[in-house]
Amino acid sequence: MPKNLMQEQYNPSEIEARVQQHWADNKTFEVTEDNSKEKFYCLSMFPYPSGRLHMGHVRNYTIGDVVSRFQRLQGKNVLQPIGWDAFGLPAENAAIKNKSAPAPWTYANINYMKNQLKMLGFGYDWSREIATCTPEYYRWEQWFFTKLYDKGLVYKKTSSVNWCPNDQTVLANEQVVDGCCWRCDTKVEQKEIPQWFIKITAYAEELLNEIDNLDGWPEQVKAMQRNWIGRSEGLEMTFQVADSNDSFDIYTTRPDTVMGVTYVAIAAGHPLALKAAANNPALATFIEECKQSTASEADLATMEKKGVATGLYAIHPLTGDKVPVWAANFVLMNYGTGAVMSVPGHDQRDYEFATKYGLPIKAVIKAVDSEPDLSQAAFTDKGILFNSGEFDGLTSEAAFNAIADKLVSEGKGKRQVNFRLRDWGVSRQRYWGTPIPMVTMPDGSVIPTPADQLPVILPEEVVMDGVQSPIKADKAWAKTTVNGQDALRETDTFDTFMESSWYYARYCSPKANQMLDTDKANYWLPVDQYIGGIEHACMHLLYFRFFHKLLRDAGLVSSNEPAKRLLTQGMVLADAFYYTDDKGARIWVSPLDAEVLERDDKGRISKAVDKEGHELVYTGMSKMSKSKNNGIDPQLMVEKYGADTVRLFMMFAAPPEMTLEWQESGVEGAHRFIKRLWKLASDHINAGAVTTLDISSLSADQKALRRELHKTIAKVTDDIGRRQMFNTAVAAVMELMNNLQKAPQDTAQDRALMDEALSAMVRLLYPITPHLSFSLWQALGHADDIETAAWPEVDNEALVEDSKLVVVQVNGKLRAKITVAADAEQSQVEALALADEQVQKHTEGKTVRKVIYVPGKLLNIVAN
RNA sequence: GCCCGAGUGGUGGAAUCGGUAGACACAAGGGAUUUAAAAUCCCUCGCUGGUUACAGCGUGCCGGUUCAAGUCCGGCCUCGGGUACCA
Repeated sequence: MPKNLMQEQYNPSEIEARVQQHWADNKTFEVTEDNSKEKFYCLSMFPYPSGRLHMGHVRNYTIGDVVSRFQRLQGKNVLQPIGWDAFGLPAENAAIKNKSAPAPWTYANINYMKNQLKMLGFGYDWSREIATCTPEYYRWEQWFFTKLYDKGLVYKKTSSVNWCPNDQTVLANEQVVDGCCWRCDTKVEQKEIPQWFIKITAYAEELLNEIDNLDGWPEQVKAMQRNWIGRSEGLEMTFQVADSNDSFDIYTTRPDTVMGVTYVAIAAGHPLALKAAANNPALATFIEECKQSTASEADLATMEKKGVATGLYAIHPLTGDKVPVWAANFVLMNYGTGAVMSVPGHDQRDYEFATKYGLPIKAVIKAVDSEPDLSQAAFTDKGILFNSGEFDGLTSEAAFNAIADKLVSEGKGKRQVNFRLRDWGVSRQRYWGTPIPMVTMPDGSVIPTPADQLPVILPEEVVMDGVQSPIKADKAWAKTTVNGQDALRETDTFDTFMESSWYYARYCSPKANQMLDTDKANYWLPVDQYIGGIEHACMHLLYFRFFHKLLRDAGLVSSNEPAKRLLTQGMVLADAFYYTDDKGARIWVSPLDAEVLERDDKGRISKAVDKEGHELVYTGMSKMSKSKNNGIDPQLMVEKYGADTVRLFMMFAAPPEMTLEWQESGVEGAHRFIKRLWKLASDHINAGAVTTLDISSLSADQKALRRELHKTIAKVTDDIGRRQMFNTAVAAVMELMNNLQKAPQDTAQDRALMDEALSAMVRLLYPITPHLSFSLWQALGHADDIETAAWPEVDNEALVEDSKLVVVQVNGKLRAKITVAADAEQSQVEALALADEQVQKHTEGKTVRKVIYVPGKLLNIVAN
């Protein structure tokens, strides 16, 4: 094969610019539907255009690019699109800070980050790029929402938000710090306002059941989704209020403990509590206090549990006894029925509450052999009923049915399946989002914006000079005409999870003058490989699955699930250093500016200084963040080492699902490897033409080297394709190269073997270091681009070994290693093992009781 | 609080289905080359004892199952992700 003489010096910036230009000129990664090939749709979660790429992006998109390029060399028609999740809170914060508008900030960021993505060499089909903040995108979201409304899957109800009374604005949970507004430190309140909801609970059962079919999803994510949906079977039962016509419902998954109910707890906002508060000042005060708590589940679960007696009593539905009704801060009006039964003997939270307020505790469940000790804690296990009248002696399971049957027959309860999952609140009282396409008519009715008036355009030329949404501030914006009548537009916008719930489908026909081109969508979907952060396990990935089912039920796609395989990548960490200034404040110094002066005898950093000579405190590795000033700019690294080195280090440093520690010395190691490979290839190529490999004439050493080569091909193929352990794929190639470097190049067959190895290695590395591989492939004399080459094939003949290494253990401890013929029988291996000096030493004076043999691998002699 | 993960040499990690713990790298130490440095190449490198051979110990902690446990089971500890308006 003719070779092209190569430069001996590896020059990444020159190579990468040239190869990237080649891809752009040839539109290498633009694809269309092609039924002659197997399709492969590889999708990485699209970025929020925050300003610059961070290492988390680089990791996510490198993984996606590795999978895409690997699949391409498998001969598949690979779609790898990219776009921008362009609506969101940070654009508003930037706009308020700069007294400008979110749109230009967003578009400038997109422009900048797009160039950064190109610089990293990702093989995207840029003709399909979408930005969710454009009317061409969000109009179809608006249209689809009105269709969901028509189907009865959308409704409006009041729901609480975090409200800053000083700024007169709604705050995101993130903007509430220790119960106060992050801008003005005012105590945040809960405020009830009307909001739009989508009925995800109508799909709860299907979303749960189909988790079982998601074979390509990590068990971790599936477990989290199952728990998030939280299906439970229980009993809903009605309590009458004593001396009144009022009643309320509760739900329990433990009907077997009903005989142990000693009080009930209702939400502070429950209608009965509000009614009772009229002549109970302590209760009224408590209800006011409860309005000042936050809405987050973590806060609710960890806050001090408090309550006040309402003065009301409820009738126990089985015993007819009167039990007190308490208002409690841990019962929420928005969840379930807003009331719970309390069994302090068998529920720990109820136990603590009862102990705190001196409420009675009654034991009704015991273990088989003993009554529970309730002096310290509740007995929460299931068991046998006692103190329970006619139900005494039943198991918890039997009592569940007996008690449920009795209450159902008396009309006091019904069996019910409940879900933890709540309907999806999609209203946001913010500007930079998709306007919700609903209008209020003069008669007060609320209807969808008619299709011919879509899209409802979000004005981009606004000034954010305060916290209020410009489309709320501008009273004229809402005014419109529907069906010849004056109408008012909804001024809330959608949750940005709406846009990210269907972008994967829009990529199939990004410019279609309809939501989706169904034929194209059905060609590409479902996504074959989806890649993104584990932090999206429950919310985004559940909305994503939900939307796919909505699209299916609207006849727009034919599959049931949006993605076959999911990979969740870990975070990127870096060293963090600080010094303390004169005022005692910690000044965080970028790891790039920290010079390590000393390491202790174990090699750990013990002394470091910054450029001004401040002595630094080293705090170890933590997540790259602004607050610790330890973010590493990918662009700087690409400029310094080249994209291939950055990509190689990213893939080598850790398996994709684990956190990755950014270490510049490791990046240098990756760079060194590439330079060594470059030199090996250029020495080989510059030595001139190569003869054909003649397998039958190879020496034993040459055969051994060729076996290493083909074992490496098999391993890398499996590591990238099946296991997605890119780090061990890289390690295998490094190992092969160490062997190749030592191989003699004296004969024509030595050189022919080197040629086979280099040609394979360049393709094995192509997914990870595409620019390098592109160049070396050309230099090795191939006329066509590497993108049209086939993945190297394993020669099974080359893998055959005539002898094997068997480890010999005595009582499970390694004592010897013996080499045996590949087809040796157990008896032969045993005889060889027992003849070994070390084995004899450890079996001396003992009787062999048992021998375990794992063929060709291990022999364990059990002796005593 | 609850749900889901992770924890292995000085460091990142490997060990794929219960079968050789530490592959591959980084750092460190020693050497070669060099006027010198960088770069490159070679050697050592879990801990303890021992000149070596080798022996004992060793995968966050405690206990268990097994011929055999980093891997399985029970109980903890620490760190991380999520917790419904950050994306």
